[in-house]
Amino acid sequence: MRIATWNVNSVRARLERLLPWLTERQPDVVCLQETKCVDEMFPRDEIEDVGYQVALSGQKTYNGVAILSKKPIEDVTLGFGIERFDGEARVIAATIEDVMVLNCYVVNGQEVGHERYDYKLEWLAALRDFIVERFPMDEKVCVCGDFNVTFDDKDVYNPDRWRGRILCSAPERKALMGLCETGLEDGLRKFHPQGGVYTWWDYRRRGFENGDRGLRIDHHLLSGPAMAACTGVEVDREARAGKKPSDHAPVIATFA
DNA sequence: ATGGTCGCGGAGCGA
Repeated sequence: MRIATWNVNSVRARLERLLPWLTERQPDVVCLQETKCVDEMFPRDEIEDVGYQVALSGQKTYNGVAILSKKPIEDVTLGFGIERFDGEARVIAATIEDVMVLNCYVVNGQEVGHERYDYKLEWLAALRDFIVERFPMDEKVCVCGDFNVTFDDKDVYNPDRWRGRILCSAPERKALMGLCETGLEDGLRKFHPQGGVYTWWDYRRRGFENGDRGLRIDHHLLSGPAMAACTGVEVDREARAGKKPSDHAPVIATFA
């Protein structure tokens, strides 16, 4: 089984990249973030026509998450079940075969010290509680998505420039490590311990085209049984190149 | 170089 995570930055704007990518790569499960549309506007028919079932938590203009799967999607839940956080469509969980999947679009946080930065840290604490309550670590668990946090400087093309800033601040990294303390492990890092592997490049400074100036903020966090079955985690850089790409590349985890 | 480019929605905000 292969499970991909991809922040598509609008599923409708990205459909001409998403559909051929699904057809060529044939991942079993795809966790999408920033779909940016209500459920009625989601291109469900087009995606079903290339062989995927769809589970959705949509929202107008901002946020929005979805799970696409070739196999039946069971036990779908939306949000944390906490009113304070569930007004933004950032969380969808489901079980596919023997894998419990949790797809997250973590709050960006704007900048360190901003109101949204504090909200981001609270949101990550709520995510940790949700994982502890709902995801038994003796099962195959895959918590993936856009976490909007780097683990450490190995995930940053220019650590000096980013030191202490949003996506790289110590409190954010502590919160990301806190998720792992529930029994999860950074899947990609196990296969790329040297770092320097990125998943997001800023449109503005043409970070992808100009010298691979990226950050790794999209992750697969895997339970022990999931990690034991995992044979690789790779970034699909081809999907970030070419015409009308998302600013994020997909990340694909393969399981035996 | 505190800039720059996207997407949404139809101006300015979020990323």
